[in-house]
Amino acid sequence: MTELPKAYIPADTEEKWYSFWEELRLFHAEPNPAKTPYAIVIPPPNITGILTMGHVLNNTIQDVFVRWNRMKGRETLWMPGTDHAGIATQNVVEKSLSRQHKTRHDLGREDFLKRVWEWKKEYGGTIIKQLRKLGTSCDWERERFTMDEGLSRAVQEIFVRLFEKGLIYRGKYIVNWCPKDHTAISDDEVNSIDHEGQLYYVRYRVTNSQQYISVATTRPETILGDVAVAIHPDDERHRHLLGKTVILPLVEREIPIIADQFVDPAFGTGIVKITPAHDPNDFWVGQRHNLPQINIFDVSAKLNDAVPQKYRGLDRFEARKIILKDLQDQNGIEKIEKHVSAIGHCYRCDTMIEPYLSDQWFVKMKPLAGPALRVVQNGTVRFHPDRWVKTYEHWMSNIRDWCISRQLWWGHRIPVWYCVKSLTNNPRCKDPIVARVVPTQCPHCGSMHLSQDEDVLDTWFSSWLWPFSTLGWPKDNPDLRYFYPTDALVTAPDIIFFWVARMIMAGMEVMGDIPTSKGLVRASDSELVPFRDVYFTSIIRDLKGRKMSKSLGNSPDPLDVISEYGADALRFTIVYLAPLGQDVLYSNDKCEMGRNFANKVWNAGRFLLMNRSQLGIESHVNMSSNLDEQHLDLADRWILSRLNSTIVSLEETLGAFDINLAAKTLYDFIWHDFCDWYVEMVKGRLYGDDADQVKRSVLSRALTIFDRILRLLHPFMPFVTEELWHYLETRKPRESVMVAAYPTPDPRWIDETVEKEMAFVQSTINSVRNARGELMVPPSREIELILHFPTGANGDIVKKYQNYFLRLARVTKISNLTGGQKPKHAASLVIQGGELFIPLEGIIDLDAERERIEKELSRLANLCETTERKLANQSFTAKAPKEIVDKEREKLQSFRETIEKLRHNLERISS
RNA sequence: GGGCUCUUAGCUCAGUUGGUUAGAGCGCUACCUUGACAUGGUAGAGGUCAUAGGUUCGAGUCCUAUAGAGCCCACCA
Repeated sequence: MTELPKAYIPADTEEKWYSFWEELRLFHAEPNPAKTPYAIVIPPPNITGILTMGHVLNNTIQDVFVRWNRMKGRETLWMPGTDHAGIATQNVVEKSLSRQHKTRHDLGREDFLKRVWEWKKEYGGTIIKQLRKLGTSCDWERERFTMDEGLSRAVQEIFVRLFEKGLIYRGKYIVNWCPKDHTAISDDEVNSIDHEGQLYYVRYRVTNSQQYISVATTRPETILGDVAVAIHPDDERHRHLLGKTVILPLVEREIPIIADQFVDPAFGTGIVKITPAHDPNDFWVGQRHNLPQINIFDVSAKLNDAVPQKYRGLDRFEARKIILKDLQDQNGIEKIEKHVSAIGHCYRCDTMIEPYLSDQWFVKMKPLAGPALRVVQNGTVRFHPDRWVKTYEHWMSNIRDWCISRQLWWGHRIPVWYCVKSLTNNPRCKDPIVARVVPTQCPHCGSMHLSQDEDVLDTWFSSWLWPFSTLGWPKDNPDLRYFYPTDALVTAPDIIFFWVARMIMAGMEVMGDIPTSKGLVRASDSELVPFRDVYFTSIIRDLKGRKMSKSLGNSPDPLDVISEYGADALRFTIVYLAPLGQDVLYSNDKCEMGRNFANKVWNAGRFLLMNRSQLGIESHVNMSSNLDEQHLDLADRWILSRLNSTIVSLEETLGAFDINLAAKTLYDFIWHDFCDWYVEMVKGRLYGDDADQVKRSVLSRALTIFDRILRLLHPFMPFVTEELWHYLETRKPRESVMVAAYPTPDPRWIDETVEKEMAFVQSTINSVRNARGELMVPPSREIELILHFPTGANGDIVKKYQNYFLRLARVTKISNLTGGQKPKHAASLVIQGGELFIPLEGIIDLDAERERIEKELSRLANLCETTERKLANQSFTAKAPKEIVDKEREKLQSFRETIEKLRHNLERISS
């Protein structure tokens, strides 16, 4: 065999094995009745996106579950794909157009879309390429895109279905308008940010009088669109105003004073201006009172022709300044107060959103929310951590209709057509034509002149179908029957409403008529839901606790991290750092932990392989399990016990989505049990006097255990494990650890007695090492141990395993105390069941030894005291369980014995 | 305004249903290039578990309040 490099070099393996896996089509899944399916759909990244640390965490977690289940023998599908990201993508392409001093309107809709598709072809796959570097085992043969043909059909289908059920409607409402993107966005796409502004008290003159009333507003520029002022109906202070009118300043329009419950008498002056076209509250007040709606803005939030000449064309912030000045000039402002209010911002471009009156399409959400709320409350869909259930419940119970139309070009065109003659002919021609296939004529007047709705659908209107549209819905087909419902969804909690909730709603709504793999039509909640478990990942922050963001420049490029530390290192570190449901503070140098661990595993393998070639063991010998041999010694039995309890605990933690605990469990087992102790113990036997045949059997066993380790670790660190596994399995060059069976626990090997015995050996060795360190005995100095175990048992253990003590405690000789005379010039150690002496004639500093013993004595005295106090408490002995009390008694006993021995030793060296 | 989360070693964090002497990684100190690994080994220093009450034989863990940090939701202009 070739020599393994001294350190693990990730770059040498990652590319190689990823291609190998793809070549063998190991990522690919097909319906297989003989196996249980396991499926995860990827949260489709935006085609405009580049890989972030958030993606790394999210996709590593998915890959761990996917690889784990695949190795456990399930037919495992990880469905990948990308999202067309309406606004984001359109913005990117428009930006590149603007460099040529062009707008999308210069190109026209068709040409512009052609451009976007070209852009997508060129750059849209970037993030997918990056994901592969991470080692994600997605079924790339199935990669989907939210605007590919199949998914577009799904979007059309659900639109038509919901429309036919009366759940989709069109209307003129106040929506959140982004003046930069020139489109409506949904309520969820608005970020409220507290804004320190002013509250202006503006004077309105009561018609035909010299009386003024004062109206408080944060947005004086909207005065131009006022159609009334309102008071609370029970507000005694202002009741006399009812029925009167006021003259709108600057505009000199006469508007009524009305009463409405919505007014808060305690705010401002208790009188509020009503601007139905530019405030959601005012909109509904206007509806109740049949008020006109005066839209004063254009799509860019610049004042339009509805306002006096001098203000036209001003943008809203400019207008505010000028209007304030004009008001002040005519003494129209009573006072100005500081005021903090929450102002909505576009989640894409951060522009202040403008409440804007326009024709939009909406989905009625209440009917969809019911079933979706139920399946989370009854546990059909489980959230991890489950506290998100509360958040979900709150949102679902207060859900509002979803504005799904967007005034963009890039997206799914709304499948609605209008008869061009709608205004002149049959009044029914006004009805929109909603159809699955492009209609050729108006069903009412037969006109061939139809035009399609100009708008496209919200991007989320395609993502909410993702778990089944990627499997071929609406067409009934084997994939959909077999893989739906999927198993886990792994996503960031910030899209719980955008995406998670809506997917559950969509699944519950449309999957009822698709048969299951058993042929039955889906009826129960558990067959309808899109997934059973939702894992909400941590949010990755920088060391100062700030969210990673492009603008802060605190977002490391995962590809740089991969090339510096390796994909395995990054994967392991991020998973190890990110506890379920808690944010994580990350910096690149933390990946040293993962890198060091990969290197540790590498070198453990390197050690075993070097010895294998030295002992001339054929590579294929080691995999035949030779665990049943009679001649297992402490190290073997112990590591097997530890291995099997590790497997048990991995099953538990991964099963409970405690993935970082699983990572810790593996880390501790591999590093501290396997490397620190077991391998060191194996050395003793490999370099001892045993016959080669014995050594071969020892090493084969070690290799077998190492094989199990590689399998256990593979879901977390796929590359280094695959590389090492192939060194082990040279006979099977076309096989892969990624489809090797995941080890199952064998409880017969979990042996408490062995673990206890080993614990004694470890603590005894530790004591010797400790004494050596504290007494400053140089490593070069050879020491011996003199045992004094009057009662036998533990002394026998030391003798039985003396070869381990020789090596691990760096001792040259072990003998029994003879003649009852304890050596004076020696370090003394009190251990369970006896004492050890380390003769250090000529080297021991008796003062140092005294100090060491005294320190130990005082520590024990403290322990002794607390234990005594506990046991003296009668309610403790009476009420605590017997085992606990007994344990305390044993402790006390052992503390006392130790103290006594330590005192003797202290006297001895002091005399 | 409502809801949620967090506060444990210098730093970043574990700690399952309350029960041995509260752990890890990094950093720090000392020693070690001992035939896998200095991306390493051995030993060590370092904690009144935010604060105050309460429940309990027993609280880092459960309850209440307080302080601080953060997040989400909400149409008081």
